Amino acid sequence: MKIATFNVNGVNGRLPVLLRWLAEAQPDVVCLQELKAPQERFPAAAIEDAGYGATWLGQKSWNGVAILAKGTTPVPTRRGLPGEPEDEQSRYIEAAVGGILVGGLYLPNGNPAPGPKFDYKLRWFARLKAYAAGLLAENVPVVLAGDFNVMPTDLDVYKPERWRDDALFRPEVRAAYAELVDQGWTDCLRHLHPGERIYTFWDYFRNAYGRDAGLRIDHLLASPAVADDLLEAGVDRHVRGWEKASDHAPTWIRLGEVEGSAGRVPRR
DNA sequence: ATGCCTATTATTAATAGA
Repeated sequence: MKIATFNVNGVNGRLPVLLRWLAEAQPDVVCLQELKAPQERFPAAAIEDAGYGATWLGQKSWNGVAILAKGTTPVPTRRGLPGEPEDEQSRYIEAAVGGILVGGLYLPNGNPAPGPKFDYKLRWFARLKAYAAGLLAENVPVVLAGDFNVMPTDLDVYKPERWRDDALFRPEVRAAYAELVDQGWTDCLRHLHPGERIYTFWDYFRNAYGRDAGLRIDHLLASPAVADDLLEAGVDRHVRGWEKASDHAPTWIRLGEVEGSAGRVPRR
């Protein structure tokens, strides 16, 4: 089973790129972020023609998240994170697919920092941590995948000094990410590739992709049962070089075979 | 310190992204 996350940066403007990548990569589950489309303008028909069922949470102009599943329809379990009822930004969606609970998220950018947007990012992170702790307590197989807008360590930034005061790299935000992971999650890409420079985002500015001036900000976190079945993890970085590309590249993990629809049977 | 580039929305300029 292959689970991917892809910040598409506009699901309609980027539809040819998305369909081309789906056909090539054949992921079983995809979390999309930055749909930049209201609920009624999600291209469900084109995605269904490509062989994927979908559940999505749109928003006019910005944000927006979706979960796609190959050959089936994801079973929705949640829209939005608890903890701030007045929050109207579409940044979290969750569904059950193939015996795994998949949470797709788009964490706030938070710039400029300090300021109200940074405060919102920290509050959103706190809500995510509270909710994620509850998921772990339920002992179900879970993957939290998305654009976390955090570079966890210096290894995840082409030039750390340049980013020290940025909302994606400030100590508070890195601490929040570390605390989340320390609940018992596995950062799949880093776990399978320790010490390796891995980027998932390259700015449109200054030929960032050509210079490989990238950031690792798209992450897949696995609960313990899922982590036990982790086989592979990678970034489809060539997609960033395509015509009309998103500034993010698809990031994915491959898991061992799911043993039946009730869930996975742990190895050992 | 700022713009660069790219998108959306609404009217050619503003806002957001990271």
